[in-house]
Amino acid sequence: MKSTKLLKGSLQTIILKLLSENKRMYGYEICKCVSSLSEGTIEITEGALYPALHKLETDGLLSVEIEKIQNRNRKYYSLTKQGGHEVISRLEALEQFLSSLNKVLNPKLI
Amino acid sequence: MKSTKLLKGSLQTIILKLLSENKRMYGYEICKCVSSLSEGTIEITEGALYPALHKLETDGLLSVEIEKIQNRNRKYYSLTKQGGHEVISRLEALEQFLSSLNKVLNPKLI
DNA sequence: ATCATATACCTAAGTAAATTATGTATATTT
DNA sequence: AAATATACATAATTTACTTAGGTATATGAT
Repeated sequence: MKSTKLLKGSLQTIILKLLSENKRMYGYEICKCVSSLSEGTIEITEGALYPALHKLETDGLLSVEIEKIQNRNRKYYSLTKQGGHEVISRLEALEQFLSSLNKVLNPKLI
Repeated sequence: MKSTKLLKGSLQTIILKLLSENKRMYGYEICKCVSSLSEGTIEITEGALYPALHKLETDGLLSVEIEKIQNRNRKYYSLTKQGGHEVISRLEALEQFLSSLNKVLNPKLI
């Protein structure tokens, strides 16, 4: 079962987290990485990914360098200093939310 | 920290799950219940809740009965038969997604 | 008595973040 | 030669929220 339509808003956090571990990545690589890590259950569509990358760059969280590899252009993205701070707070916010969601869906029977 | 902007897509599942446990609830009660279970960290806005309830009713997952309590109208919602099936599959889909998300964000270091 | 808060419902306008459907171009595999 | 993979992109649409407003009754506080 492919997971789409679930938890809109987590894509940016996923991108930031992957970049916090890999120094630099390009878009196509991010798609493949997420697919691989999730064992094929989360497929990021390119129509979602590229606008998200542009948004994060516009917001000052990512910087970009273009490189020509085997005659094809790649755009390598890296976290900016601000992006490095942001990834921490977004991960915290996500964990907090997931914890709260869990309390609502699986309340302790006291 | 209030969790907003992280909730997209899970609201309907939350409503269905609460109704699978409580037989019948009214909108205002659902808001308070989520706030209470999440210890104030998830606040469902009425602007999100009521349209969501109407959608679930239109989709045949909820049925409604109006009752006048202390001179005020309440709309009690219950799961339909279809809603009872749907809540199971939505919870499964959500669990699956959360598991996949966890694999992406916290990969096993093998 | 009056005012604020709580209860209980609602909708409209705007926004964010996806999906779906295309498009371009090169490299590699069959 | 054709199909698939790599690598980027955008436009139109849809979904699901937020924000901001509205109506109305009941209750608690000053």
